[in-house]
Amino acid sequence: MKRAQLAKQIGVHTETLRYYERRGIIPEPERTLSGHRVYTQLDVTRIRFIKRAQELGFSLKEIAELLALRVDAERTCADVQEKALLKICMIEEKIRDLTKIKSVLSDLAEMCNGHGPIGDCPILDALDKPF
Amino acid sequence: MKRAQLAKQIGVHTETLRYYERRGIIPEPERTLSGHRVYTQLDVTRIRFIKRAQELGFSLKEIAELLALRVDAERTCADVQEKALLKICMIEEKIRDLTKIKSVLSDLAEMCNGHGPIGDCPILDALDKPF
DNA sequence: CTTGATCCTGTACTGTAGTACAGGGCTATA
DNA sequence: TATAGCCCTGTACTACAGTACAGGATCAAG
Repeated sequence: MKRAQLAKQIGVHTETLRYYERRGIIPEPERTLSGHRVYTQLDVTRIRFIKRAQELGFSLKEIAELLALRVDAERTCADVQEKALLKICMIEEKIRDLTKIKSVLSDLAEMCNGHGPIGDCPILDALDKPF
Repeated sequence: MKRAQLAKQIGVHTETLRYYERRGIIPEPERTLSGHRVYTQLDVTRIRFIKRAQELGFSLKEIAELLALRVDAERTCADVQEKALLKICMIEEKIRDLTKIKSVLSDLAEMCNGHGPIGDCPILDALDKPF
């Protein structure tokens, strides 16, 4: 399988594959005699892993770490679990932040009667002052 | 007041002020005869506005739009309110996404007994497959 | 009046995750 | 066998929000 096929199958840009290779998060594939990359089903699995992990909020750097764990026989499931739990904490924090932001914004939007000149806008006024 | 004072007062890097000026989100300040920028209390207010809006999840581009509304006497409070309500929707969506991600991650973390070799890790296994 | 701090300009770099493109080489199909 | 459509490489560009730095000018304190 070559670049375009792999990319199409997973729904990724062809250049992205080269980018992942450069970043070292997919291994360098075999080549044909003429130098064309040849991908296998293992690569499909790998890139699917990456995309799934991205959807779960892991950065490419973190994904590289997860993948590195896999190779190291010394590592145990606990290492992975730890990273997952940490990520859950980060997500929870983000949710808390967003919830607070939302409530502040909602309060501001409510203060506004929705008409009247821009000069009297309570939202803009509130943004001028620190919390 | 000049760059360093302003920056210090608000807690912003000096270069950030120049960056905002380049982006056109703060007006070009007056200059001394020798060309040094001179800031006023109005700039303090403006940058505080920017920082507050950033905390509420607005990008610099969106902030520029908010600031542009202000100048346009045709605009009403409703324009601002609309942007605020839109941003609230976006935040709500983000929270929903994160909540879903969190629940998936939590499920995965729970499936893992926390010991055992990395080869049997149910988290890593799950990431290989699409949802 | 000197010296260190701050200012000026333009440009380049950071990190994140790609995407685009030029100038060539290979390959599959008509 | 021609040619369209892939593939190769290296490099540059996108967006976002800054940050850093070189090389020179100016300002303030001692």
